[in-house]
Amino acid sequence: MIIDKTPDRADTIKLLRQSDIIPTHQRLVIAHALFARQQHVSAEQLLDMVNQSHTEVSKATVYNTLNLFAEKGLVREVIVDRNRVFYDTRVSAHHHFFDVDSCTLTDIEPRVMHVDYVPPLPEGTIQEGVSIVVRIRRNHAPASAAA
Amino acid sequence: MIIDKTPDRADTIKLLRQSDIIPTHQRLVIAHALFARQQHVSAEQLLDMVNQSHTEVSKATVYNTLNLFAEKGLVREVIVDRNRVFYDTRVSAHHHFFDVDSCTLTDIEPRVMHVDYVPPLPEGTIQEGVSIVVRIRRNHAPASAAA
DNA sequence: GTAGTTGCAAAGTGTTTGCAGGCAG
DNA sequence: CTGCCTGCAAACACTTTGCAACTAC
Repeated sequence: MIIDKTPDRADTIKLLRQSDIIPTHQRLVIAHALFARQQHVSAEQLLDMVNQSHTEVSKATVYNTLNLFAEKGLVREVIVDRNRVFYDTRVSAHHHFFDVDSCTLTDIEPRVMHVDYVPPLPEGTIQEGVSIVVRIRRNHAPASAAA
Repeated sequence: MIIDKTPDRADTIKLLRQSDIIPTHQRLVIAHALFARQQHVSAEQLLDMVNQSHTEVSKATVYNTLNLFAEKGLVREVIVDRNRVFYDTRVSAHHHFFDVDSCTLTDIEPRVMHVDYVPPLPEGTIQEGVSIVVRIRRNHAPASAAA
């Protein structure tokens, strides 16, 4: 049985080392906040999380670190919104609901929805990934015209 | 048999009127360039297309008009790239390849790939749309490390 | 000790907005 | 004529970058 507890500092250091990332203080703080639970966060949300009590990490470092983590495969970029990139701590194949009102992502379990066939790719290209996004919104106004 | 010729000015005026869009000169120029063929363009590309010979439409008007067209259902926004929004002149259900190197979209025909089941939506939400994006890249460096 | 990292603020990019003048109906 | 549209430039939000100081090993 796997206890999904918050990883301690040593776990986080090991995680970063495994990905060839030098574990600096700021990266540990970021990783700790990020991997505490499975989530979808924007850079700015993460910046707020990390600096909740007092400023610990600068904005630039959050951006740089997220890019680094994404490059190393620790998080996955999710591009669904025109205004910001989300980073998904779950890197295995799965898809998303995207609520356009609250601007939040929700996982769709692979058992519930997955891609079982990808059509032949264009000549000379290789696949990087497949993503399905189900765009949803709050059912407030029941049947009004679409403005 | 449908001849898919470039629509003339009268066709375009009719098209806009059908969508409750007042057909101004600039909107006609934009619509003409946009609907001349089926394509995926960014606002900036469209701005260039429209002003190829001489400046005819301002940047703000291109952005405003694209937003208006999207709102009225004449084009569809495709969000796949962190840097720009693409507008797809094909509004019926279909999906895309996205080449991350050239930053270009290619249609996937619905007969080849489509969503035949959407899982139950979160409580109190309704579906806006579903999109599949197959991210691809040029197969240049055969098997190098991911840098 | 050395290379790599951080922080700051400034630059950069795509997009939106406010307002005066212009055009459609 | 009246209201909506256009253009310009400035504002905006998110992200990246340059450089000096600092930290990991």
